[in-house]
Amino acid sequence: MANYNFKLVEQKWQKIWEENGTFEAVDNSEKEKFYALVEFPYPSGAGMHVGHIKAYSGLEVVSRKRRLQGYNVLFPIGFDAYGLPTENYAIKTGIHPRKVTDMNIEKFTAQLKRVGFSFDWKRVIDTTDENYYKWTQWIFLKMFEHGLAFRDKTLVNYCPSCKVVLSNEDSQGGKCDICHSDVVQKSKDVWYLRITEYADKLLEGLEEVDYLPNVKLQQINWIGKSRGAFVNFKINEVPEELRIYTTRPDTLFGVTFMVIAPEHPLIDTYQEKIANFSAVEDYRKECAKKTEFERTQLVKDKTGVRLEGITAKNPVNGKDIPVYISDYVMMSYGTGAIMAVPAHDQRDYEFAKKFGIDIIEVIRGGDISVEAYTGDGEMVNSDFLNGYDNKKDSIARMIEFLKEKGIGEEGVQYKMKDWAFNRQRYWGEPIPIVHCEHCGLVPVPYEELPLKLPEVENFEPGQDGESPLAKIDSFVNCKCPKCGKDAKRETDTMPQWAGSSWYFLRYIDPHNDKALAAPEKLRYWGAVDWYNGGMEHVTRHMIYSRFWHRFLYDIGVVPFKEPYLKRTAQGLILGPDGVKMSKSRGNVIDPNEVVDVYGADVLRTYVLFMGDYEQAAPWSESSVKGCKRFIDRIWKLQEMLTEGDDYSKELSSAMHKTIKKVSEDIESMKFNTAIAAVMSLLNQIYDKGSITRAELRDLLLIVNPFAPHITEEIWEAQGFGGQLNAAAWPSFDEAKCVDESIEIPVQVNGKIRERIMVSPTAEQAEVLELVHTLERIQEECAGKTIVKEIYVKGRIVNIVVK
RNA sequence: GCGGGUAUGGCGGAAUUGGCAGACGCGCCGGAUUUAGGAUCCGGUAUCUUGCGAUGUGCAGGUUCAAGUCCUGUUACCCGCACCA
Repeated sequence: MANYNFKLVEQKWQKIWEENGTFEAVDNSEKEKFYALVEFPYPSGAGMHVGHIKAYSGLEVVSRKRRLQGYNVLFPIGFDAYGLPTENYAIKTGIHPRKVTDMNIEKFTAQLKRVGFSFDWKRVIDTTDENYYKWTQWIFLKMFEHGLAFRDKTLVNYCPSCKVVLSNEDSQGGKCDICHSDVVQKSKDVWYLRITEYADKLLEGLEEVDYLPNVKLQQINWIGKSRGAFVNFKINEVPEELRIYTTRPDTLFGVTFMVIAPEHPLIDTYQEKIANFSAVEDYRKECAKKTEFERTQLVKDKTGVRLEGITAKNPVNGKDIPVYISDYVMMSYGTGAIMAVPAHDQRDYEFAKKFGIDIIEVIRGGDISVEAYTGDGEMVNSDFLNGYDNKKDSIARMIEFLKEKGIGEEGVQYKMKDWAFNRQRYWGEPIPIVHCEHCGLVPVPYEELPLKLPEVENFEPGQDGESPLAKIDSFVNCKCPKCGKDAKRETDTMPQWAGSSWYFLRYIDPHNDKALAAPEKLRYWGAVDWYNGGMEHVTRHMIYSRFWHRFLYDIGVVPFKEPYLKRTAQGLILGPDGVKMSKSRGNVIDPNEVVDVYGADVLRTYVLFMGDYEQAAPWSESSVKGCKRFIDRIWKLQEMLTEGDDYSKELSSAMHKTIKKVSEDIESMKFNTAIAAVMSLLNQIYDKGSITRAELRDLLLIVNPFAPHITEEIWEAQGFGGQLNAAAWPSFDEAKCVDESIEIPVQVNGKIRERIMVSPTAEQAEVLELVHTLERIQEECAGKTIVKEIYVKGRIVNIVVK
């Protein structure tokens, strides 16, 4: 038999699938639906990465299996094409981003098709297509209408190199996510989306979805809900009260000072009351110079300045306490002011030690001469709380007390902040708002959407973070849609997260020009049944899109609450050197080359076989060859084919077991062991030297999701009828998975001394009887008392002797 | 600091959830085939030991007839978040 020519075969089937629309999803079919979603790629100039292949291969296998099982599968793909790399490339080369994007999408499409992914190519979306971003703008306007999109002047994270305002998410660690230069703080008028209003809904929604536990946890931590209390402290010298947030109202009797953030407005309001205002000013200037990074990352000595001339009163015991400013308190969390309890908070403790402030123990259990005690225990020095357990009763009693006296109340805080929703860049969705001197912020009328991105020559951002759009007079100058007078357009564009926040909805009805998707199609397809992607997207992208989706649900646009019913994540593919792939290290594997040399089926099989799907694993060229051998061995099965519409006696249980194993492992994403099971079966077939038609047929079916090309080819060559993709996934019989007799070990005192063949259904008495006839066991037991005899059915015998 | 994860042969990794540790693959060794190389096929391959046997899942204890798996303590590495009051 001729060697397997993967090049011809793979091309042949890819063409057939495309021409026949084999994998196109059917709207409103009678079949049960299954919506599988993978994170759509950013079409970069570098082309696809093997990481993309692994990310898509998981649900690709699940989707192909589900189709064979009779589901109507929606497995779409698209392109998240707005973003800085394309724009930067355009600036460098002078080629328009539209052109760059189209070229890259073409490249990605060709690569994806070469791998044989069973995407529905009729539903491809491109976030930069005006028919798509029309609806991104539409959702934005709906949010504006409902007060969820607003403008505010605040300090923003600003990247001086990229000249853009960054969200907190994009500037983690004080470094720009894109160019990694230091982020500085800058005051600017920016757009925000009020995601904090949805914090609780986003938390509650997690209860009804099936995400990996660590995915849920990361989202919970990201939202960062904490419960505590707001307490108002009187300031002796001025009428205004100082409001703080604390999670530990039980420790109020231990408050010996207060700290406010350097940016706290109280300082300016009452500067004439502050005796040492110039020293305070100096300290504030010093803090402003520090980047967010220095302020949060380089945690060393506590610094601060006391506000001379200002004292606060502890509301529970009336004691006067000093007020300091220090940069360990952030304006952006809570109220920008804290009550300091040095005995029970390490930061306050360090500050108190440095400034010589009293430390009063209110919870017993630690040694406050050494460090703050943050554990639980009995309350002391706390008046009406004395003797209570701080954890059990004190917090509730204190909150009760605060409410009664009108000095405070229960409160909730979130770490999550509102979403800074704009970029001063060209290659993004224009924000459809008009600034009118008379009417204020006026939305572009819905019927005028899409507000198209104008053609420009020069994509360089303006100085001071001005969008390139600001230079286009024909775009900027317009009439106010409300009063008709001269007005100016918003020139900022949306951040890259915008388009990806609702793309899964567009796949359901990608060509609709009346709505983002038709209601009946939304009802039929419903939520994404299974979403797979990278761990790096489980907070930002997923939280943003859950927020958008929940908003659309609340205003009645979509009929289901949560967008993703199940979420899994694949592990990274590391370079052959065991380190994350990067151009600079030169350890990047190009999937194209793998397809050229070994074929798509080998690439697909390898990325799933290389290790646990959810775990990182290094690339190994020689292991790829192992998968090549596996594929070739499947081809050669045809040489040992014998007639037979049944499984052979010898292979029957192996066939049933393998079908069971592969069926189950695919569902739990244990692709590596599924493939291993097929390899094992293959070894058994080779040992035997023959395979019946029935065996080959079912083997082809279970291998098909992994290696679709070769299995279709053999299916056709051996005349199993029609195309494999129209056949049905084989079933297995639990009863037939069992061997007639199995070998089990016999232990004496936990050490294996013999092995016996028994029927898997044999009872303990029967097995033990057999065991005692064994010479070796008799020797081991001779002269000793049998204490205990254990038989675990089908597993092991252990005899305990003394 | 807080949260999460990982640790098993020369390598990637399995292990029915407490029941034969090392499935499957790679690599390596030997054999067959081949003019040769490659490819392919067959056999072997945790460690120590000539053998009997003993040891072995980061480390130290414990529970159990039985522990990679459970409990206590501990170390290293990876990933998040990070002065969140």
